[in-house]
Amino acid sequence: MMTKEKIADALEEIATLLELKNENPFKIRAYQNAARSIEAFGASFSDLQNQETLEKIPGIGKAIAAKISELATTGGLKFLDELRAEFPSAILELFSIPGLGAKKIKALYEQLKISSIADLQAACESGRVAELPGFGETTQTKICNAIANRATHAGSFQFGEIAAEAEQLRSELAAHPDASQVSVAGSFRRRKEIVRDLDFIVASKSPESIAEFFCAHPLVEGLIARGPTKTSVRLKSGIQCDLRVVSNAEYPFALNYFTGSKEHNIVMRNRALHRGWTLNEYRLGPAPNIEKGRGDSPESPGGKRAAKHNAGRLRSIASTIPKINDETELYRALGLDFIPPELRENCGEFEAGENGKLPRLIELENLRGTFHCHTSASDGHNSLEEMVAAAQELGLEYIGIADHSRSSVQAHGLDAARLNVQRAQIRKLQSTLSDIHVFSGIECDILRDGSLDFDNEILAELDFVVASVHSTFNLGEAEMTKRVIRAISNPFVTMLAHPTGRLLLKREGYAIDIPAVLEAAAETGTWIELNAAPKRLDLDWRWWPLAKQKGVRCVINPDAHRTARLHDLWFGIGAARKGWLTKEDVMNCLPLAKIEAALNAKRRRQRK
DNA sequence: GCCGTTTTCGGCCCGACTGTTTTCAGTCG
Repeated sequence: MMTKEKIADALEEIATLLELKNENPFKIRAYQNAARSIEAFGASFSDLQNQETLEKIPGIGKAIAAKISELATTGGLKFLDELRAEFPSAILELFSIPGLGAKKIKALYEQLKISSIADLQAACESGRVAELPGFGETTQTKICNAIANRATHAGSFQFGEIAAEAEQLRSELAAHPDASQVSVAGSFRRRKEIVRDLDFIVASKSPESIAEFFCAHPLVEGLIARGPTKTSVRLKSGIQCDLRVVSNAEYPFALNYFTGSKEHNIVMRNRALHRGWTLNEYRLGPAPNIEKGRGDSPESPGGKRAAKHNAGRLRSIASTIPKINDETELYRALGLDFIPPELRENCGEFEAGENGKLPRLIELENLRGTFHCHTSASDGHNSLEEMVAAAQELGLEYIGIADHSRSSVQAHGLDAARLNVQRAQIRKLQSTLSDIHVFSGIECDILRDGSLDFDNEILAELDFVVASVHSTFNLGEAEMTKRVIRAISNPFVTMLAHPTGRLLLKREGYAIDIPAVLEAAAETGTWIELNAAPKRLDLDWRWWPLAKQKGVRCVINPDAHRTARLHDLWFGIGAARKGWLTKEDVMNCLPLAKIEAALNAKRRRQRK
């Protein structure tokens, strides 16, 4: 099954192989851009086969559209196979060594016949690498160390894995007497579900002392690079962490630049250029000499006249470069409302920011309650009472308990009798509580054929039902889609949990036609869960604009298996914000007085 | 290979750091 992730991987691989062939760098970038575009695109499987649809995606033209379509239709790509045949297959693993890029790998391959990490290690140990032109003793030692650390340091991190470390470093940097402004930038600030490194931006008059403090921090395992403005370290968790210290005046520009995304920054720079300015990580300045990089030849009289005319115009504009004190003023100067970091993916934020159409994104404080929490009755680690008390402590007005159903044997799923016992327990507990309401529900397995683990008579007794797939992940897309749609067509299913079943960095989601599921959810009035557990964040933020457009309601659930994990709601809020969601889109922003009617709406509607 | 508010040709973001050089290429973000 060809997914857009696999297609993006194939395009990346083409780019890498073209680099090894010393191809035109812009052609290489075109493949890399296309890979990113296809990943950001909310595509169904049939879209990936359709060349016309593909060509409408920015960054994808005729040639790449044809290749994607070939991949999606046939599962293979002749062009890629031919490229692969030109190099030993293991050579690609050399790119995972930091410091090695296409040029160096090519040199190693051509001069020392190195085509795998094992070859490279042997060559380093025998000292042959240091003898190559452009290499040296230091490089050779670094490669040796990189190979040794590869297993532990390679990689990506779930946002939730590194959030606590990032916050600790941020707050301790902020407490430093020489730091006037401090922020985490990068994909972390944009709340990406996967983070590869952490970027800290600090405004200070004494960069030396900040960098020193940073390097000596107890979370730091080792130094990677140290310069006057940029310092890179490796944290004990294995994540790379970059620090940039700038002046107060430079801070908004550095913060903006290093927050990204790269795609967002390119548009920002272009908007600056159109106003006669140039934007970089330090300042908004006058645009460089316009004759450079212009198509007109200086000899042609027309070109000269045009250039002269423009130079005059640009100078007069450039003289009015506005003073920028913070990011809001930077966006204002470029004709935009402030764009929240979560939206900076070049997925429509510029159009909205130009026209006052940016949504007021949901915030953690908007959540009034939550559903889909487990207790020790199934596979949770805390009792019903403990979970409810933890929810109370968070200030929630209501919590929905949804333990596993009987088919989830591995999770100690409840049968009808045990479910009855739990319902009685909840009633009893409720009679002792006044400031929180406990809803009694179930996380009901969707069986292979799309039927549910309990009869409607049992489901009807509950306040709500979460339906989820926990078994038989390997169905074809059509069958899986049919299965899930059948399940959510049941009038007693209130919401669909983690719609793709993915586990970030561990397991791909199962094959399922999300647009079709969203369509069915809108039709049946079924809520779609944004599972807030950082290993899931499912449904993915990229789908929510489409869901919203179809009128699908979101519910942000922690899927908490212990009290501490109720805090995962915060990760869910990050993903919801990336998905352009407002509090009006998310059901559990409703107060208790309104949520009960909302829970019953689907049952009532379908009874008519 | 993609793209277009002077262009269907000629651009394509650009600065920092490292290690190798002795003025710069490669890598990275």
